[in-house]
Amino acid sequence: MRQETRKARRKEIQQAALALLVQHGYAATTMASVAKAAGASLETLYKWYGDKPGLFRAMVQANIEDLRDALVMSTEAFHDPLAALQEFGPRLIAVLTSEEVVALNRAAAADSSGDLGRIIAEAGRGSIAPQLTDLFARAMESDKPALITEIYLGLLLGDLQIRRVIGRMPPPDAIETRERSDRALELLCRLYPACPSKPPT
Amino acid sequence: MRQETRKARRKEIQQAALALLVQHGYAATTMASVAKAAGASLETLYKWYGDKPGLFRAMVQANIEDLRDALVMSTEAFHDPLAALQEFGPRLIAVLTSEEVVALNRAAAADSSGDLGRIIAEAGRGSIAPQLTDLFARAMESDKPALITEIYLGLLLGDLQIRRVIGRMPPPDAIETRERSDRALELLCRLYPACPSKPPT
DNA sequence: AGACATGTGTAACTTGTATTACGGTTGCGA
DNA sequence: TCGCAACCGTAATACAAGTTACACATGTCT
Repeated sequence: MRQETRKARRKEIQQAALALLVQHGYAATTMASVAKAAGASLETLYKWYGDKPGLFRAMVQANIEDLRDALVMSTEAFHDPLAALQEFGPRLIAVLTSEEVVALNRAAAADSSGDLGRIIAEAGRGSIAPQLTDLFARAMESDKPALITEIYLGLLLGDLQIRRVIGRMPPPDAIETRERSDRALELLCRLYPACPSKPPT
Repeated sequence: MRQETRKARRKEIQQAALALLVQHGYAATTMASVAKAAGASLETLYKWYGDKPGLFRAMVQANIEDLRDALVMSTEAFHDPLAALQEFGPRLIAVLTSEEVVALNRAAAADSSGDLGRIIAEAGRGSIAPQLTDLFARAMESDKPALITEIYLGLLLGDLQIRRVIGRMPPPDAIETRERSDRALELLCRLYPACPSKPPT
């Protein structure tokens, strides 16, 4: 099998694993069910991934990276911080409360090795927060931009994620998502009047 | 066995189950291990709780109620909202990031029936949020007190809970906890100047 | 004290699933 | 086209854990 085909095949398998994870959870997603769904053999699964945790490690890694890429702020957006946040906020809420991310978080919660949690945290907060901090650092001089990021995320997300993960909430719809984002932005502007409306330096 | 003894026995069993849950997680906590740790028999476990989910349902219920009771605001505190929040904030952070609550949340995340999540949400947010909303309603007239509660909780907790649950953070220490609480309160006061310092009506 | 309900400790029983093994097939390189 | 390595589909293996059954102990009630 060519390198290229193999890569595509890995992706297919991991997609199948994610779909099953979303639908049935980690414990109920068996290696056999992944093999069947992906039209792959158990032998291949074990040869490629070693064991079940290995498969899910690779799956989480790949999927979380895709999601992260979907959350990169365009460089031009950087020049209009307010607009950037207006567009970014709802997207971040949507992604972090999506069935996929919720399923990944649940898997991480059940993973005693902590590997999945580490992967999610690194590709998630670890890559999103710096972007925001950069943005705030440019938009309003100093004042500990990292702290502003922290506050903004708190206002934006609240306890949405944990509530989603323990299953006590459907994902917020588009309207609620936008309201939440707008509210967070407005409150942030009240707290930091220099706020993102400030023109870039 | 007398009613009283029986009640105590149930508590012992549930405590043992919680300890194992904290230490090993839901999947790795076997009925046999609970029986052994509690010095109870498997037969009793099944007679009293029906099955494994039943045991954990009862356990979560009981423990979450204990925790909720520990978070009740004294009525006199209601008359000095600022002081009440200064005292309540750190306590809330400590409880919600404690190993116990994190373990309970993880169990809920793994529970596909959603029962555990429902129990936690009801006894948790369902009983805490109204208290806060009451407080805010008295301390600063109207302005949608429920919204203020939402904002306060977001500022206070941020994404602490989800990070704890996916295992990427140790519980915050006393100092960090207090700083967080103070910061949340200060920001809230900036957003709502009528704030909790306002004397009771 | 004696009978009995309630528990304990342990040993089956059953089922589900991770993991391994194997025969048939297919696609790639010579 | 031929040989081979990789892969598929399925069956076999091994084991862990939920659940049930049983023999013995213990505390309760008459």
